[in-house]
Formats: sequence, structure tokens, C-alpha cells
Amino acid sequence: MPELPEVETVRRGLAPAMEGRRIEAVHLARPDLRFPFPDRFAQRLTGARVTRIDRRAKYLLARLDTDETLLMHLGMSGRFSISAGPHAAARPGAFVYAPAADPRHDHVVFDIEGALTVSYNDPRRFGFMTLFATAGEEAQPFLKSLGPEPDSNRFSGACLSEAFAGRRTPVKAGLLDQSVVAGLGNIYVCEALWRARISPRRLCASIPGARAERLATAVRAVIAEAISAGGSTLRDYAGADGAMGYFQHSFDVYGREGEACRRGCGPVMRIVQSGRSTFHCPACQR
DNA sequence: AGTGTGTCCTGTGTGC
DNA sequence: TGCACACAGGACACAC
Repeated sequence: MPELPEVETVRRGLAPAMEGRRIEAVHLARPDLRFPFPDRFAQRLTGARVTRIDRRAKYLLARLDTDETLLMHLGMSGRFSISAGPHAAARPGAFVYAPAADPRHDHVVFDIEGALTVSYNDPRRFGFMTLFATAGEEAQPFLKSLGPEPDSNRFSGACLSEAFAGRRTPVKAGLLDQSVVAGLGNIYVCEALWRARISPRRLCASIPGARAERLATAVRAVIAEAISAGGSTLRDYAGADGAMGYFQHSFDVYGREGEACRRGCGPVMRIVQSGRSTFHCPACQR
């Protein structure tokens, strides 16, 4: 689902509704999403105050005054919506923001201090939530092997070179590897490779030096621009405020199979790499 | 160790 | 119109 820019957009939408406020109640419509909810999940959240909402890669991290952190992943189709008042679903006129389309998939509902309701809707249920002790974050299984954030000082051409050294896998797969750089998904990998004029089939090991610099620059730029645009809205992604992102109108290759490359080359091609679509221009990406 | 495939789940779009 | 099938933004557990 949502990649880093979409998750960041959701974070910015949730923050004003949740930061500084107490969670008054948590309603679970089922025992699991992708994984079972952890032991006593609702009880551990009830009464906790959210001190801050952070993001790491594609994970949302709600910091609680109980010294635990609520980790949330949107999977492919997860989205949040915010509405006014507990039980707002029974009061259709009361929505502050548009609710998710199909209430059957509202799996988690948070009643938030100040008469707000935050609902998590996820038709495919690839998303998940868990709790961990904030002090033990370095050992958290989902977080411990993540690579640098694209906008951090730790991310650079040099660090890409190092991560790619000796790897015989295509650079498409290399950039999707969250331990190389955190937060990229299928869309932004395609876009970054096009900007850097690098073929998605090129092996990681063949991207040292200047090429790696170019790629790191492209990754940083595409992510920054997408965040500025509020992310991309394709099928079921929307910001927490229900607004559509509009970066999808800026795609250079993603979803443009058969259309002209924006550099004036031939048509954009779609290929399949490790089971997923890759869009690229075979003329200018080498 | 590193890499490719199958898998979880539902909804939507396409082609027959 | 109805149906079958491919495909979808992720990431894990496996087999090799």
C-alpha cells in the first residue's frame, strides 16, 4: 500500500487528532488483522495518552505515556479516518472527515479524548498493529533491520554503493529491500530509477560511484516531492483527512505502459520482476 | 547468506 | 449481464 510519502501524509493527518490526547476506548471488530492483536491490546491502550506520532519507514509509531509504543502498518489497503464523536458511525451527519468507504472493514476504532473517533479500515487486512516497550525499540523485530530514511543524513550514494556491493540481484529488488533504504515501494522505486536513468534490470553490484550518487539523489527528490503533494491516491489510499494526494499526476513511468516516455523516447514498458510490475523506459534507462 | 517464489485477503477492472 | 481471471501501493516464511 501506501509507501513512505502516503504514510507520512497519514501521520500528519492523525497527529492533530491524537497527539496530547487520551485514548478513552478501543473497539476491535475482530481478533486479528494480518497478525493477531497482541495480548490485552485494547486494555493496554485504554487510558493511555498519545504523546507523539512518529513514522519510521512505512510504520506509524504512536508514543504513549505508558512507556509503550503503538506500531501500526497500513499494509496494502489500510486507511484511517477521523470523525467527530464516539459512535459517530451512528450519526452520519457528524463526520469531520469522510469515513472509509465500506464500514464492514472498520476493524479498529479508537475513541479519542475530545469526542473524536479514529477508525482504521483495511479491506485486505495486510495491515497490522502491535505494542512494544518504547525503551526496547532497537530490538523491535519490525524496526531493527530497517535502513536509513531517504531524507536522513545517513542516506547517500556512498551508503547505496556499500549496500549494493557484490549483490547479484536487480536494482529494482535492491531498492525495495527495506534494509537498504527504508520506505520505498513499487511506485517510487520505478519513479526513482527513471529519474536516475538506470535500468531496473541492472544488477545492484554494477551501481557504484557516480551512478549510486545519481540514484540516491533521485530517491530523495521523488520522495520529497511526493510528500509535498500529499502522497499518491490510486485505488484505496487517502490521507487521514480523507483528502486525495495528487502526486499520481506526476508519475513519469508508473502505470504508463505504452505511453510515451516523458524524455521523448519510445513507449514506457511494463515488465515483471519477482512477481511485481516494473515500469521503465528501455531507451533512456541503462 | 542471498535470492526468488508463494502466501495472506478483498476489491476492481478487463476480456470473453 | 455474468463470469473468470489478472492484478493491486507490502512483507513475511519458505525453498533453493
